[in-house]
Amino acid sequence: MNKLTLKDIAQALNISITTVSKALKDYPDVSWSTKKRVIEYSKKMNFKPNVQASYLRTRETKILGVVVPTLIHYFFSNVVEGIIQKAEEAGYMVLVLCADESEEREKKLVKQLLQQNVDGIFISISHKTRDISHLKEVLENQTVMIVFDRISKFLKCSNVVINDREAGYIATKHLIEQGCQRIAHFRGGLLPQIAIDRYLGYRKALEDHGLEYDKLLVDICENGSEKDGYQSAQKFYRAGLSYDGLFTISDPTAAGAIRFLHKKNIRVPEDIAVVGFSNWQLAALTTPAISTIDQSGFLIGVEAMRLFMVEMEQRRKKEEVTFNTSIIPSKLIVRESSLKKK
Amino acid sequence: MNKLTLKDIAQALNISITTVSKALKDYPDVSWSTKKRVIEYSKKMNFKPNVQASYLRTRETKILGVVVPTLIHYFFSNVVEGIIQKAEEAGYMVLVLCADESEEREKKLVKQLLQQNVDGIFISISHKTRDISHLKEVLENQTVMIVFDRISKFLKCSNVVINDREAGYIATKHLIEQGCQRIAHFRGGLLPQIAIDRYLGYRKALEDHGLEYDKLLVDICENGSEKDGYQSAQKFYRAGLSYDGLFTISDPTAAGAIRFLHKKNIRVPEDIAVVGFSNWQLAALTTPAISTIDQSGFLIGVEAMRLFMVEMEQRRKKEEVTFNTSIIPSKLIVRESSLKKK
DNA sequence: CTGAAAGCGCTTACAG
DNA sequence: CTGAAAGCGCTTACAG
Repeated sequence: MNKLTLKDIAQALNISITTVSKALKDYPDVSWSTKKRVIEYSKKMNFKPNVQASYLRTRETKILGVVVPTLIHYFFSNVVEGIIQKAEEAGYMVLVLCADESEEREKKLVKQLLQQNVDGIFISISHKTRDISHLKEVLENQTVMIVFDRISKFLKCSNVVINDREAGYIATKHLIEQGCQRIAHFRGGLLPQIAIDRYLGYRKALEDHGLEYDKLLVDICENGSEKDGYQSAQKFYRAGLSYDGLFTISDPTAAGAIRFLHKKNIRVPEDIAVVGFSNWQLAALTTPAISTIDQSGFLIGVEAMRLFMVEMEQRRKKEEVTFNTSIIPSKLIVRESSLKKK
Repeated sequence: MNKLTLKDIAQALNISITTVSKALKDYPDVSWSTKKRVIEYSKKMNFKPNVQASYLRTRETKILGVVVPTLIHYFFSNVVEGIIQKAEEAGYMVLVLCADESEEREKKLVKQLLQQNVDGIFISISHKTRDISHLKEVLENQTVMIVFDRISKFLKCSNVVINDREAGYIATKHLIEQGCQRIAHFRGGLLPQIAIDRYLGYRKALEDHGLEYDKLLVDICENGSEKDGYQSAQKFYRAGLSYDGLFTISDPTAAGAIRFLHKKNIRVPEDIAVVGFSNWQLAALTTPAISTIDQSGFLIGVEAMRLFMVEMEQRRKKEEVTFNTSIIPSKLIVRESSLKKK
């Protein structure tokens, strides 16, 4: 069974291709009876217009591209699902690509998306990316781009972010309110903006509450993994550092630290209260359940898609395009790992 | 800056469009010097051939579609990432769609993929899907389809599956070897094949080891969620059922059951040994860490993509297309929740 | 209200 | 080795 084309329909109904095309697109200058015939026949024959051919004229592919570091990650899979869900409602499909924290792959993937003529690109920039010429090319190419979570100040486009500094502040403040006096921080790498912001929030909270900042109490967990957390806790233990509160860059990091502390019979939260970050699914299921900061990846995806639609609408109307930075609120979720007082 | 076309290059170099096209595709009947000029100029000008226009002639979009119930799921995000990674190596991009366990949406999404003229469709059929006419349409349409994890016997195409029956057997056998005599099973719904198979493996293991099957010890956890597990454990507790082993349909279900048991001061594994399923990330991080069955979603994705490439190759060579069913091995991972003897 | 015709950007059988 | 021409399936400005 070969695919049906406008031509086939025109022949079958003895009218022109033009009329068939117009009828299907509900042009006002086609008679009601003709429209009806065309539409009924098309439906009966299960006609599917060829999207690639349409593109040649309309320049809209109705395809979006999203580039994330990885999908195997609670936060990012949520963002992507948020985008996919809203995209579907708006009649778009989404190409998903994983850059795996590699600048080189990110560049290659963005080029592929441009070549595919996607209508929009959603990206969370790899932590290792230094040169952003590939992203500037997207903008020069007039393709809508929405950057989320890991953004760059040097791109004129809309962004969706979490207020990581505030989140770091809230997490630390909570530990202080629980009575912690010496609060450690297992931070992310030195370069990612999110790691910097959470760290700055941590410092600000200490300062605002009259606690001294001790740089010995800060360690770097480059990958934010469970292993990282375990090792940092081990390192502190061997160094004989004493602390009664811990704020970590991620929930797995918190879980790793807790695993080490348990091994040494250090009680959580009694001896050390712990707050993680991101509200991974595992945070609610560990013992003790991990207090954390919830950043809804899903809402980020939804908001990113909304900003995309706004920009498309402005372009359609030939209005001036305005860029927005949406801040998705994050909130503290208190569980067992940080609850010192009853 | 408008997009460069073959025509622009032809004009710039004073040759025909035909020759430019051939030169770029490395046809043998173009002189070396011409080829060189064309290739150098194209590179300099950052020429990107229009894929939609090519499609009109070649009928290959180099786009694949994958339909999963949801991305926010450790197993499925792994499968999708496996597909994406191998697809990238082979020069394909992947449209990802979430059917959310709805038959209606699954039908709609598959139609969209066909309309987009994707070169292949990867799907894990929704648990709620009864009518598979939309999938038969894919095959009639001559589009390659690979079904994974949740397959249907009524589709003539390649499949990638886990041997769930064997996996259920292994999990149960392990509990028996740990000395359990009354082993409960929190199974999935009655319809999904994977739930049936794991259940049958459970029964077979009991039978092979001379343990009596007691249907009171089997409860249904329709969603395989943490809450389901908690509630089933609660139900058994209230019913006064005694058991010393538990095999659950998923790791969250196991985590939920353990949470309830802890609340009642029933020790895991000493009083009740527990084995979950799927090796979710959380399984390694709970206390006690959950013994489980590892089914590598990533490998399923990789294998699905390999089968796709095989079928494409057969079609290209006009060979007869052979359908395969690949079985990805699953393995038991023993952690604390099931380790009775030291 | 209807339709002939041009054109989107590419590929390829064919002629020279 | 090179190129004119047809055609993939659609859209739309234009003529009638």
